[in-house]
Amino acid sequence: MISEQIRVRFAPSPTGFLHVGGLRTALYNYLFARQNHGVFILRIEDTDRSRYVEGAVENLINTLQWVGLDYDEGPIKGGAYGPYVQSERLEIYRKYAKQLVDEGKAYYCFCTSDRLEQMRTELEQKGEFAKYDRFCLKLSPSEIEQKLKSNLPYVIRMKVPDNTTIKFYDLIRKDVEISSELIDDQVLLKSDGYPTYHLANVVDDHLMKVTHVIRGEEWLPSVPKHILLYQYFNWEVPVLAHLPLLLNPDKSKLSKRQGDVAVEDYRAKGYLREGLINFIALLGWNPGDEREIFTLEELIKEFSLERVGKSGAVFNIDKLNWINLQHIHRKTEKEMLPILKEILSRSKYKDLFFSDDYLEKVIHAMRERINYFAGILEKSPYFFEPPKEYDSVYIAKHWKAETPDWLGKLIEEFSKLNNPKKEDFENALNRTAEALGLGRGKIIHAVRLAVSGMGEGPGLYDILDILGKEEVIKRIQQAIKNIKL
RNA sequence: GGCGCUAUCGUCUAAGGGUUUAGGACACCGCCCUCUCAAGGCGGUAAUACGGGUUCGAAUCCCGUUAGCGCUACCA
Repeated sequence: MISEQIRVRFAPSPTGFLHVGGLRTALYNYLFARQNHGVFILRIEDTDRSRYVEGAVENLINTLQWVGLDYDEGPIKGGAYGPYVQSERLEIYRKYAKQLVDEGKAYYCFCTSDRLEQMRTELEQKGEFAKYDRFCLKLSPSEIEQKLKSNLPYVIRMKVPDNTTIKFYDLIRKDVEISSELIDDQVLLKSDGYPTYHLANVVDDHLMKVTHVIRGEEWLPSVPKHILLYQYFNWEVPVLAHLPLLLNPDKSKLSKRQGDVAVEDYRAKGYLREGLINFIALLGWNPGDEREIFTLEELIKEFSLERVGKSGAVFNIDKLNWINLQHIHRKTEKEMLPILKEILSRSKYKDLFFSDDYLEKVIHAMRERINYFAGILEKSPYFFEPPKEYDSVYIAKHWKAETPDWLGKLIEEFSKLNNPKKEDFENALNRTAEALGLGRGKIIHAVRLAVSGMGEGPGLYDILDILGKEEVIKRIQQAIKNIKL
């Protein structure tokens, strides 16, 4: 087709939160659409009523918005080919399922789940492929009519031809072929009137004029069913691209238990959307040269399905942390301020007040020492509350019997300061050390311990500057009182 | 079990038969910087799963084995 507009879709089922694997699928679809000036569709696949989760759709849209993947057509926003929620398209699926029945390409099945289960166990015991035995295909037209009339629950199954090999081309997998003998007479319309994925996705992709189907590898084995359906309807098959899976560190399919899998989790920890997107993009794709840090705009320019790999990729949190830090490097304190505030508002410090100016200084001091913003609370709680305890290893190393006396002298010097800045603290400390005939280090470490309770963190004078004279003196006095050798 | 997909450093990956003593990044280790911890700079360890072919030549092509994963639902 000449200059056909590219249309792709991200079609999640609303069963909870957006999974990082889902984000990757959404991202690749988005990049491909934007790069080709195409359309990015969001379609909600909620055809399993038993798995419906309240608020999941809103959450999904919200999360997509947060990472910056805006869709062109979809729920709320609408579009020319809606509705974009499958539960609102039931009549459409019913119509097409009926059409296949009328044309002899599908048939009613009245088998109970008990019978199906029994049939399967028997076949499995014999070591055979547990395929539907086509019991209901043998029903006569009058039998079918009678059963329908008596309101027996039924499903519609597709009739899969025998002895055919289904071949197809996948942009990523290349040529794949599967024998039809291994394909079950798949249920298309369930007894509750909802379609299964297979019917719904084929009908919708065609009706929504989707040109490229980019989705996870778990769908690869069911492609033949879809190809058959396209043939039955006499529709053109979209271009297929099946993405490799995302894996846990132990190479099993990425799941809860082995870390966070919801995009929400990363947002809550204070990862930058730029960092997450950049990292996710590199799981299965690379630009072909040695660049690694990309913005969304750069990804749109560089991305190509041809450079997507075939093998599964482990979600490696260390690499995410590093990439996120690279994006932190590129931001100003002011830009990052809202993220820290958001995290504080959900922390145990939520009722305390900190000025923007104060928080920006904290960000400045900590930005090289964190990988995500919750790290500021984890690594430097002393910016939000006085130390409750003091690191014992650091005490052993840097707190001498004479330390309280030295710090007493230091407090005297600090007290004389008027609205001190970083350099003033530094000069005062130097004077004290000199007067006591000590190396500065002896005092510096003790003061760090006194004000922060820890043995690591930003430069001491930065900490003092941020905390301010009054607080510093108070904390040193507290430490002298509390630290016992 | 059957079918399918996949297989380069621990991890993400480059190398599309000869330019490869297999390159980069994260992680790890060492050194430098330094008031601590980071960041940064410099350096190092580390891989073509195995076995057969094809070819003058294979990480690259073919076959087999093995392993991992996926699918095998009135779930998506």
